[in-house]
Amino acid sequence: MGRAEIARVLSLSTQAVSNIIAELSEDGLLIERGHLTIGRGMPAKQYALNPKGGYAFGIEVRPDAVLAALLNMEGRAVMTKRVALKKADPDTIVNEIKSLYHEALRCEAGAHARMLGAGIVMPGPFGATGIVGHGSGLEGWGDIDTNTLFSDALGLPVEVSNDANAAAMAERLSGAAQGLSTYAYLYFGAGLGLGLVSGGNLARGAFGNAGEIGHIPVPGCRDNLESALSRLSVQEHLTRAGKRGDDIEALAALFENEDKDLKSWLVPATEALAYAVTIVENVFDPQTIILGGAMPDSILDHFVANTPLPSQSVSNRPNSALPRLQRGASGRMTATLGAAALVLHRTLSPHIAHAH
Amino acid sequence: MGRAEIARVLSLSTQAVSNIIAELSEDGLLIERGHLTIGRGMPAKQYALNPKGGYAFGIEVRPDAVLAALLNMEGRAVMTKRVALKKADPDTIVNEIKSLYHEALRCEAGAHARMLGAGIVMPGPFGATGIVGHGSGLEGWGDIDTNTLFSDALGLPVEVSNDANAAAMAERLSGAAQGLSTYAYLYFGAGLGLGLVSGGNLARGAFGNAGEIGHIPVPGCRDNLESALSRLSVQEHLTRAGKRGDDIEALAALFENEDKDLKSWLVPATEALAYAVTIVENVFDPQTIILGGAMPDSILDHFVANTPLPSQSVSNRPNSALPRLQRGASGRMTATLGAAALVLHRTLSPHIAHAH
DNA sequence: ATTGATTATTCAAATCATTTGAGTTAATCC
DNA sequence: GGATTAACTCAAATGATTTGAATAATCAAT
Repeated sequence: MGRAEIARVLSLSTQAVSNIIAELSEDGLLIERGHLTIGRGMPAKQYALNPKGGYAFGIEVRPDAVLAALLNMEGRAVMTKRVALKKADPDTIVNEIKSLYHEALRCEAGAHARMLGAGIVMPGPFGATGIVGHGSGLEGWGDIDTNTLFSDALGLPVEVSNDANAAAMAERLSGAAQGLSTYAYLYFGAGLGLGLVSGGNLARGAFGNAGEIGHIPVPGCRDNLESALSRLSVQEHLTRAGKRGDDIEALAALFENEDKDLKSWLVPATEALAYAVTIVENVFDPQTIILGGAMPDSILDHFVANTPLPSQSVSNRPNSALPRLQRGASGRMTATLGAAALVLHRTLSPHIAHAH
Repeated sequence: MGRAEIARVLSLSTQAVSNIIAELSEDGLLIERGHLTIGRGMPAKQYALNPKGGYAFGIEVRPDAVLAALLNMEGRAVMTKRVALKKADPDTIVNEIKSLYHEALRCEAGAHARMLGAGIVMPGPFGATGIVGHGSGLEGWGDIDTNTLFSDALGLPVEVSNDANAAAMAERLSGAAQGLSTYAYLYFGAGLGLGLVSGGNLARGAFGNAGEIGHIPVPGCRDNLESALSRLSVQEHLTRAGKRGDDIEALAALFENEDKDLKSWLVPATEALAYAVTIVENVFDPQTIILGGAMPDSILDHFVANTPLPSQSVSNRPNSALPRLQRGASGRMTATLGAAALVLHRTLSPHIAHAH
């Protein structure tokens, strides 16, 4: 944008914008992008964020692996890596993360001086400081203040979050949710997660556990939503049929071949998804629901095309510009990229700082 | 608070606070409250909001009545009134509201000059501008921009919202949610509503329809939540038994007498409530869930005491200072007072203004 | 009773982001 | 080729806030 346009959008004087631009340019956060002529008048010098003006490091901690990504200011991945692990105790994880961080810094000259922070995705549930209770799959993390642990290890400010929240923010930075302020993101991880963005901000819940929609029991049957609709559920279903579905490529191949065992999982999964959509639409009234995570595009597209959306919903709006359900980012790195996106979001979004 | 204490909390200099206090006192928004001595040092002159420094007008529009309330800056009701109606078309409503507004102004000298705005509670569902679709019980409101209609009629800035959201904000202003930033409010209106407050702000949804939890179908049976858990449902249940339960006092009397027909409604209602709590806790992870609305205290207390809370929930926190479920404001005026509370919240809460 | 420590407050001057007003530059329109 | 339009810069003014020095009112120790 040019100075005058920025001034109009922000309700500032052009002079103020000039001053601020001078300061940001000085700091290397902006780059010039030539002059834009529209009709009469002096052509406006265009400015954009300098992609190399800042970097965010994203980490995903899982019981069997650690994933890392380095994002530049534009939100593009400069480096990604996955390391398989045998143990996932805090010491092992912290050492692995340190080494991944240094590897990332070596990939990109100048990143060290411009590192904005680290985003960390972990399985919940979270307590006041760290992980509490069971079900996370991570052992030995009970009494640990994860925030302090990671920020001390990396020497960076960190944001800890769950996979669905992170993926939702990534989608806003560069994806289907660009420009949206109120939307929901249904995330296929091991279970089924939900990221809620309201007014441009994540609704994390009191302890960061918002969005555990997979845990909701389906009354009548004795199961919960994620027992029908998750990576774990499709994996178990295929294992019972003597097939393997433990990675995204395998699932994509089965779907491609119209595998009948995968199909027999898809039918009840689609029903469960319809119910999840009903809950999200009625409780949250989003502009749209985005489907993403550790699934192949083809299966996500199948869900988008075949989920029977409830007609008795406040989201059933005629003439809406947005689809009620759409596909977002998919693949193995979704949550990891989202972890770094949390940092970019914190950096780029205006917010009221809570002093302490 | 005193100047120095305010300065510490806000991370401002005491001088800045002094300047601001001088300005606010000049405008009549503050009152002095004597001097507070704590140990050594000069006693601090105490300041508080002047209750007469501002007023908010709240209106609740229903198919059969209009309710109004005038709140002072402290959140206390200075005037409340209920007017029964035969018709609820826009003309009738606007005229009634105008006359109620002038009546309210006559109750409180100086209120006119210090009126901050009006909050309006209406049954949804809301579209881009006004009420859309059916189910609201209001006829003839289809193509009306409610915001403009009311703000033109009263000459005030207005906030339109649903009953549950309004009640949730009232609870924060003066009730069980004081000091909480992330909580949910289950509201008994005609149906069952949900107000979500996240980080101190209402999650209204893209079109203001967030919180229609009553519309969620209970899989298995063919009904939705509010067919088991709402004013309408208890009324119909009692009518079938040949009894009347169409106002709060009647319900309170039946509960007092341990009426067996009311009891036979309470059992499945409690089950439905347990399911609603499960959904809210897992999707939203609130600090607490507050139960309120158009029900007698005794029945709300019964729900709080007898609802089987799911143990498999992220909200099942040992050593939590807050109960998972508690009673909030109840009675006929809850949503009306909440409507006015929306205005006080907008006035008193720091937020980023979105220029236009 | 006196002195010193502690805390709250005011006064005056300095700072800094932003606005205002006047002038400059570079394009299109006629 | 002059009029018009829009973007931008320079210099001075504005206004909220901070800084630093001084004053006021209390408690605690002597």
